Amino acid sequence: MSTAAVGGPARQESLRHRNLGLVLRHVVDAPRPVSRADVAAATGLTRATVSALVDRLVEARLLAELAPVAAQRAGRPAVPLVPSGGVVGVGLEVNVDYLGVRVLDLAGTVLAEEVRHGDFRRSDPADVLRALAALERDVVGPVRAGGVTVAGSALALPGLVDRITGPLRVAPNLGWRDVDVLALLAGHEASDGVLAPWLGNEANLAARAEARARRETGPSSFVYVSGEVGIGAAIVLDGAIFPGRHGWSGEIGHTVVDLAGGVTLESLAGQDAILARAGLPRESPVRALCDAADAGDAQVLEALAVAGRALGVALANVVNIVDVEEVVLGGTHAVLAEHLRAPLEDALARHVIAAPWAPVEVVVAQAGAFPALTGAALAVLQAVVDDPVASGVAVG
Amino acid sequence: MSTAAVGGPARQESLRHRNLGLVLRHVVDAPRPVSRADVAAATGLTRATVSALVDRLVEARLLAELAPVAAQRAGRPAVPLVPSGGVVGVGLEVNVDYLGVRVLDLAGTVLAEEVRHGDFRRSDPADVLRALAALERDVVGPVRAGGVTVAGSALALPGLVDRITGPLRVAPNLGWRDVDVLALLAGHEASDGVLAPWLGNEANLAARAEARARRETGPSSFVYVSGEVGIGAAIVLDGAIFPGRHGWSGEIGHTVVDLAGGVTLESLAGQDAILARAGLPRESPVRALCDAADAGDAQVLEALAVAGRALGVALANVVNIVDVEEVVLGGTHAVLAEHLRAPLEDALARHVIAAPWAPVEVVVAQAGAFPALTGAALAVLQAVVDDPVASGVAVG
DNA sequence: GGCATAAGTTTAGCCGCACAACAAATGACG
DNA sequence: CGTCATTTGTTGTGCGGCTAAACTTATGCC
Repeated sequence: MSTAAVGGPARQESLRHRNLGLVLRHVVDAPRPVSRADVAAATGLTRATVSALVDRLVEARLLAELAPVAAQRAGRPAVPLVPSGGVVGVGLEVNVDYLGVRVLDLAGTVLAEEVRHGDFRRSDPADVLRALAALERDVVGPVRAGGVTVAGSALALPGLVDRITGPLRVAPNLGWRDVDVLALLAGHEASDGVLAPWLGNEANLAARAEARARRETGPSSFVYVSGEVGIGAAIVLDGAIFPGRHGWSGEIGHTVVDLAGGVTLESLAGQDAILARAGLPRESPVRALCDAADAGDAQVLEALAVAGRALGVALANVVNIVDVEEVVLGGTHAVLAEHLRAPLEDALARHVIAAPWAPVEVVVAQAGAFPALTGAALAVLQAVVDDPVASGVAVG
Repeated sequence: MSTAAVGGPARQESLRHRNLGLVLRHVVDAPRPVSRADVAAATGLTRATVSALVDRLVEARLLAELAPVAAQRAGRPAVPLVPSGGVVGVGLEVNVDYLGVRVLDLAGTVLAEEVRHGDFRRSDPADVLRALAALERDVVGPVRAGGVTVAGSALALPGLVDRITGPLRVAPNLGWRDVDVLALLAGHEASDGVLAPWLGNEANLAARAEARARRETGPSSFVYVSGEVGIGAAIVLDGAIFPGRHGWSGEIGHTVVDLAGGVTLESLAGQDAILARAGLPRESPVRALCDAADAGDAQVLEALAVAGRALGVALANVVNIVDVEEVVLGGTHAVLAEHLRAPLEDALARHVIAAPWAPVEVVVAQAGAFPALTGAALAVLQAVVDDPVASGVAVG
């Protein structure tokens, strides 16, 4: 989902493109405003070069200068640079029980958002996508009227999406199969003049938001578990999403954890499965499981133990295969985290072959509500940061 | 294991480094000699630039010019360029029942090799590495005396090696644990003036050889299964090895395929396990299994069916997690391929969620004998190709 | 022997970065 | 209050590396 050109010949332009991205990334990733001199010191470029690059980025409205504020030391005061609000990315999502739109600027600030709840199991793709297109118009319209540039949009879907622009192959919990999402969307918003959105898997995009949220706090190679109605996962390595060949990585829901019975992970650790085994009605909120477990309900505790062990074995397989350092629990599994932790950590310690030298940490997601919406918007913004020129925002 | 610098600022030099690599890669990867003009057309660089770059590569003895041969058309005849034999990589391997050294030049030609058989289960690391160092001296010495430049060496080990230079954590089938391989090797060959070898996992390096062997024939994203005494695997994406965070990816041998019993893949599909279940003595060659299966021995067929099904389920998990297109069977599993194929393909078709749109092919490895030796040498050579300057072979 | 064709080289020009000198804006200090 | 040290940002100057276009070299064809 990244646009960094790696194949072709390197021309003079390439230098500039790369260094524009380098400088922009530095300012965007910094926790506080930085000066041109700071960027120069951190990147290894000279102040002169950084100045020239920053000037272009400011002109492209990707960066903005704040008023110089006198530091507490000698020397000319620095001009603080911040990501400008002039360029935004739009995140879209269709999921089983809601659809939403979220607009983020380069600083990661939410400029506008709207989430509409509903039940989209066995829904008609055309209807749902029409509603999404309308919602996007409502949310993005006012932002655009404010004069900002929309760099693009990305749509998160709970299923197999063929890399970036291809069709949606299957979304089991929506009941969708072989849907040409882009064609349906284009029919409804062609007049808008907006670029077609990129398409991505919900877990992959949510993991992107999580990677950003965890940027400061620790190692950024982890498996992100997205427990919604199904169980998805995504692999993050050094802060970058690992998409796989077609963009279909991380499909752990159908992992077989019991050879004899052909039992899958989802049938032991999926939301519906846990509720059923716990003897609670299918419509119960996940919190009900926690409450019953805290109250000591034996059947519920047993269901959670089974789920935790199954999840642990499946995740141990993942860690053995891709070698990451952490497991991040998101979605419903984040809510249940403290009740799943013991069997999960036990299974990881037992079955991960590298555990004695690199223990696998289990942590709870911290990307906030609807992380896939944030991640989708971030995917667009990351493409801008990676190569501001190729993404069409900055001038050569 | 690649040396392509991606973090820092792009200077003028970076252009040259990158384009040197681009040109060199093109000549090395081409199936037949190519001209400067061919390279220019293929890379998008101008003939002038390619000429300047090629001149440097020839001077560094990475490329060589052949005598111009008149083509069957008008125009000045082209000067054919080929990878020179002037720079070589050395592959080393210690495995359960042999150790070896192989010397490859950039064209992939084996210039020298030696494999010494033995039984290294529960061996003393110091003894074995002393023998390896001696073998390396014997094999590499004459080559070096011929005037070629040794770009470096890499050592394949059947265990967990901490990325590139770290210690060997554990090699179960050698009985080694927390061995500082580099220190032991340095003690025996310091006088040689050779660079310390890179260290790598046997399956990962064998997969590298396989990726090169399959370069022409098809898609180059696959799981490589390395069935020796244990079962290792490696993931290849677009021709590049996927090492994981510490270099420990692909450890599928301990995949749990039966939750209730905690049964691992190795105990169902490992060489020793299949022989035991088939009722054959532990020392039997793998061919004996094929012969017995062809003769219709029911117990042997059953053992192979069990192994194939277990392997299929484990590999389906891998494919679901990392999304690759093919399964390549290497080592002992290559020999057994035709007897494992049916249950394997069945399990893959059943459990890989993306199978309806992208069926997973099962193919047999074609990298030849001792692929890890080849792969280790290729790892060194690939670093040279990726950045001839950084690897110290070409001049600025 | 001219002519078309293609490979490789030479020359001029431009782009982008480093380097160094310089201008600008502040705190420290007598 | 003035000078100096200090740091930021800008302005030339030079050089490396690529492109573009003209030129040279070497062949086949008529």
